[in-house]
Amino acid sequence: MPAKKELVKKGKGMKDILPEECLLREKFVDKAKAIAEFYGFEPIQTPYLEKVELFTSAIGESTDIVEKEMYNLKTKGGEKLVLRPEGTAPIVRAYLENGMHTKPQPVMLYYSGSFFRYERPQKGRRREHQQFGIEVLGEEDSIADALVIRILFAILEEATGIKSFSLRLNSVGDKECRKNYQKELTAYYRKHAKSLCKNCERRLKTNPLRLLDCKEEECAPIKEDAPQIIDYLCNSCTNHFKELLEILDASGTPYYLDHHLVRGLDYYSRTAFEFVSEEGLAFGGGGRYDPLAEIISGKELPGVGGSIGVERALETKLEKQRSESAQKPIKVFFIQLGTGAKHKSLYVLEMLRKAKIPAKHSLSKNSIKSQLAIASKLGASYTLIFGQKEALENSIIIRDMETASQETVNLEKLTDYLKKKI
RNA sequence: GUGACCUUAGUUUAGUGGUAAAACUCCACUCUGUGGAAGUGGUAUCGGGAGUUCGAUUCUCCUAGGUCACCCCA
Repeated sequence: MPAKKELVKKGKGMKDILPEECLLREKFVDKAKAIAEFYGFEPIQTPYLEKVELFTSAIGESTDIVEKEMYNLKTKGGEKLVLRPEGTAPIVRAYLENGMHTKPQPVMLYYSGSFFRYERPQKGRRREHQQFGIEVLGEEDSIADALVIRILFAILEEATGIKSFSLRLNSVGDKECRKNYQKELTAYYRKHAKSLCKNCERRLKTNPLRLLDCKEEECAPIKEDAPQIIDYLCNSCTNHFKELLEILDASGTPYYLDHHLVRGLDYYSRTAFEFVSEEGLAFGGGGRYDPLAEIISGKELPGVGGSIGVERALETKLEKQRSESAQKPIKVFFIQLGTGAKHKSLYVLEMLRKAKIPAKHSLSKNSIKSQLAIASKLGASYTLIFGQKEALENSIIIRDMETASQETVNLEKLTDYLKKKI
């Protein structure tokens, strides 16, 4: 008996993605890619580790993400790195660092991969999560915003199996408009400070825009009458937003205006949007981030983008698949019998692979009974039985699992024969 | 970071202050030449640690993990 030892388990908030979910995710990303590529987007991959300063400057020192949700590490050389908590800042960094301004503008990129936040896990939220996102860099016109929204909308519609979701839309203005608005909002809320919930008392001091996010009933009436940012937008921001709405209308993309929608990160400007399920859970979102490039490099570069949280978007589909416990039946199962046949079995399987005939097998089993049992459990339509006799004769038995009839064919003719059958 | 609930075999669950049971799965054998079967066997120091007790899987505390909500966010 080996000594018992406690298994080292996975870290908090981490998840093993098992085969069925892996396949679902791969399919989703493939579809999403195809849609993005149709519209001229190209793939990009940025490192999972970035210098900490990229995020502290871009996202904002006083945001939760920077203050408490980053995975920090220090290299032996003393470099301070973090696991990327979001995707936009790295891509803007990559654009600037690789001189992509020399390419035809705008530069349109898509990405998919993991992001990390050190948070308490809960439903639809883990410490490592996957996003599929797109970014349009170097374009200020609202057609870019519409393009991003339209593509994400299409992905949610066509690749996720989500029945009903809604697109919520708002404009948070530029730096100037927002400054004015925030002033008004703060002044308004100060007047009602006594009747606010505890959270809102705090928000009033730390992050006034978030006041609009409060779900407490006691704050609802106050929220209802609060000044709306839309009334504080400057002319150019108003026009930008108006044009976006016109384009969305013309493209048949339903949305509704949500004056309470704000984004958490400092670098956002103008367009802000979110995709929300019936239950109110957001599984995607994004916005315009014209100030971002200037914050991290001093250069001006307008940009707009958005992303979809892969696990959230696939949750309903995964649950459905689980409840159906649908197992895809396989066509062909290969059975070997006896050492001579076993030794030659990889040769036969290679024949099948080259003929592009998918076949399962259980090479490590020896008894024909157990192999047949596995074949029928997997729902195989045909089994190929390859025993000592067949190995010597260069033949193989094809067994129809439904009718239990079988016939022997020459090994050379096997692939042609099978192709006709399936 | 705050709060609530949970943790017994691979899985889903029972159970008791005197060291555990079922179903399904998996593996092995019966059984190297023909399937969904059957039989037999195997798989748990009851998440980890400490305390109370003659004795703790059961009671208490701590810790870790899970689930959910808040904060925040995807």
